Parts: sequence; structure tokens; C-alpha cells
Amino acid sequence: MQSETIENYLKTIYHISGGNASIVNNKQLADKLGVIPATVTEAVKKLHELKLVIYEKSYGTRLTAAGSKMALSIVRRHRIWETYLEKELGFGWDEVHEIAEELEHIKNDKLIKKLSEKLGHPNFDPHGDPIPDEKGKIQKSNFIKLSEARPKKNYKIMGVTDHSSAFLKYLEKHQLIIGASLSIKTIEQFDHSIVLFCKNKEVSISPKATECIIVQEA
Amino acid sequence: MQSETIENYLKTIYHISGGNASIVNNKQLADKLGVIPATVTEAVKKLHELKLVIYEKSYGTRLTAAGSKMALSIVRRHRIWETYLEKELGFGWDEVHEIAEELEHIKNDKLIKKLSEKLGHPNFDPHGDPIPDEKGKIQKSNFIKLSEARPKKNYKIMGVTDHSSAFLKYLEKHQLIIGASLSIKTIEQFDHSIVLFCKNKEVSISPKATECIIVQEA
DNA sequence: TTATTAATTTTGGCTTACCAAAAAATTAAT
DNA sequence: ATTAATTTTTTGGTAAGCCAAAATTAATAA
Repeated sequence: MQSETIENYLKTIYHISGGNASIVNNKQLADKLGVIPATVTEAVKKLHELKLVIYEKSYGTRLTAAGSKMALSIVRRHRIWETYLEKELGFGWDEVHEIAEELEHIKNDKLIKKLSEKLGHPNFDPHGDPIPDEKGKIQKSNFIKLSEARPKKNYKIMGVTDHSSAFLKYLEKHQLIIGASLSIKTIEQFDHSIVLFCKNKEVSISPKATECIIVQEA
Repeated sequence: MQSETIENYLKTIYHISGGNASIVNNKQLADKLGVIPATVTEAVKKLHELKLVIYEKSYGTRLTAAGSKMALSIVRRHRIWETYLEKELGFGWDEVHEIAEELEHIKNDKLIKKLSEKLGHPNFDPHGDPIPDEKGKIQKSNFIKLSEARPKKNYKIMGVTDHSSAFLKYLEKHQLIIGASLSIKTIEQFDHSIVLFCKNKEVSISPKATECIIVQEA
């Protein structure tokens, strides 16, 4: 099995399982990877042989310790590159994901070490996602989704879970950028949309969007 | 045909033909690419279909204008990365080639543009090789091999044609680094080894090494 | 010029990573 | 609990990129 294919599978399993080594199914993987489920069946069998996942027939797949370690290292490379592209090379936060998808497959520990060093060993990337350290450890935080925020409280935007250019541009338009402070005014009971103050403006955010914005109580 | 395979073939044809679009044969390609000649036969047929090379059966292969353009762009990416790794990230000149072999396949014009910009649009990489510009144009120079230098004249080291770590370390030991000035004392007639002064030291350089050192009359 | 050597091409085969369609198993809905 | 819908697996097939061995062609030397 090709190293890049392995990496893409492990990374995707990691993301779907939310970093918990919980079970993911073939359909989810197939959708994210842009292949049909039959292809996934083949692949997870091979990854099982390689002891990178535990695949149980007709049930699902989860990462082993070894697989998890590898996934974390890919995620680290991806996020270091995203940060580097933004901070050192002046790319926009909506451009970095795509380029990092390619750069993440270059395996050279010294390279990532140098990039991290130059950046002052950041713990979060431009989208607010945590960057695992060399050992795969993630700095955990009290981040919650905006959809879980409580009325009357104050929050700070820490990240997003949708990296599409369209969404990021939408956020910028409303000045909902990383680091911005906001306070929740009301939460509509009937559709769960949230009305908040940010930069002295009142904005109503749809439930779909509040699911994708990560905040921290401030 | 996969883009990375194509790129490796075009790049190799370019290098063997010395940038002249002259004919290269299967054996040479097979050796450089680490495959057997039969594999090369298959590949060059396909590249011919793609109009990237002209392949004449049992005779040889040369780049078309389109193939040459692509090769130049790969060479540019490679050399920009080598320069960036050395200048911006502090890698040694003997380390950069290997990493650039991987990085060169990332196709993102904006990325290369940014790197080049940050470096002040260099025309030569850490090994003294010219970096083609966005249009594929190479700054030509009056560089010659040290083996072609004349006695009593003064030269400046501009590059090397062997990028192996062993050779580069050997050069560093004798302080024969890029930019160093030297003068030719004598050229041994019987074996063509060259005795030169560099940094006030007299060194004798074997013909094998003088073939790999590029100098410019100073 | 013929014999020898070297390079090239052909042929048959392998593995990886995919797909399509059919069959089997699981899950959900009535 | 049975049907319907969904997911998973199996089975055959494909294209890329490689190799080994045999056959051909070209180049070199005697």
C-alpha cells in the first residue's frame, strides 16, 4: 500500500472519529475520500493487516495506537504548513488548506521541526485547530461550538470546523474572525439560530453556521 | 499517466540532454530513474502520445517545446525550494536536494511565486545552478568546469554538478565553497589534476573532482 | 564482414488503487 | 415481524507503473 494512500485513510479516519479512536464506517470514509464503499472495504482490510486500524467486518473501523500516532503526525504536518503559509508566506486563511493537503505528505522530520521553530512552536493553526506536538500530544482547551453557547455570556472566536473558502469569506464579511469577541443576545428556540453582538453590530447566525464556529468563554 | 511520473521523466530527459532538447536514450533514462529499459520504452511511448517528447523507435527521445516548458518549470520549482531551504530555513547545501525532490512536485504557482519573492528572485540555487524564471528563461553565464580552466588565471567557484553529500562535504573541508576565489598554479600533464591556491592554501584536486566544479573567470 | 556485445523492444505477469454491478448483511420503518 | 432502505461485501475488470525473460535491432570489434 502506497504511503500517501495510507496517510489519507488514517487522517480521514482520525477526523471522522473526532480524535477519539471511535468507530467510523465505510460510507463516511468513502464520502470523504471520494471513492466508493467497495474501495474502502479493500483498503481497511489492508490497513488492518498493517495493524494501523482494527477493522471489524460489517461493523466498522477504528485506529490502533500505531495508526493514531501516524494520524497525529500527519495532522501536525498539515497544520504546521497551514500556519507557515499564512504567517510566513502571506497566504489567506482560506487558501492554506488546499496547499497543505499536498505538503502534509512530505515526510521529513527536520523540515517540520524547522518550520515549527520559525513559527515559535505554535499550538493552533490559522483555523484555530490545535497542532499536535512532536509526540502527538494535543493541547486541549475549553473550546465549544457556538451552537452550544449560553445566552448573555461572552465568548471569543477560536476556530472553525468548516474550512471551505465560501464559509471563511462569509465569516470575514461579518468580521467573525479568529480572536474576535462576541456576546450572545438571544437563542431562537424554534430554529436555534443565534443573535449575537460582535464589533457593536447585531448579527443573526444560522444553526448551520453556529455548528462550525468554535468559541471559548471569555 | 500520473503527473509525478511524467514530471520525473521530463526532468530527467532535460538533465541528461543538458537542456538542449538533444536526444537521450533508454539506457541513460533507465539508469537515472532506477527502472529497467523496458519500463522506459513504455513510458516514452506514452509521453510521445501526450506530445511532450518525440520518441523515435530504437533511436531515442527528445523533448518537444511543450515538454521542455514543463521540464523547465519543474527545474524552477526544485531550485527555488533548494534555495529557500538553505536561505530561509537553515538547511545545509548538502541536505536540500533530497527534500526538494519531493517539494518540486507540488504544483501551485502562487506558492513558488511567494518563495521566489521572499528570496529576492534569485537566479542561482545553492549549488550554483541557474533558476529558470516564470517563463522558463535561464540566465546564461560564462561558467566553465574547473577542468577547463587555464593556468595562472583567477577564478571564482560558482557551482557544482555533483550534488552528493560526500562530494559537498569534501569541498567544504578544503574550503572550496561557492563564491570562493582561487588561482590555478599548475595543471599536471600526465593525469590532469590541478594544483590551485585557495584561501592561501595549496591544494591538489583530482580530475574527477575538477569535472564537477563550476567556475567563472574573475 | 562476420561475430560479439550492447541496447531496445516485445511478451507475459504482478501489484496498487480504483470502479460497477450483484449479493449479502444490517438497520430502520411500518 | 416483515418489508423496505441502507450499508457492506464480493466478484469481475481496468489502467498505471513496474519487472523478468526472450526476441529483435543496432553498434562495435575482430
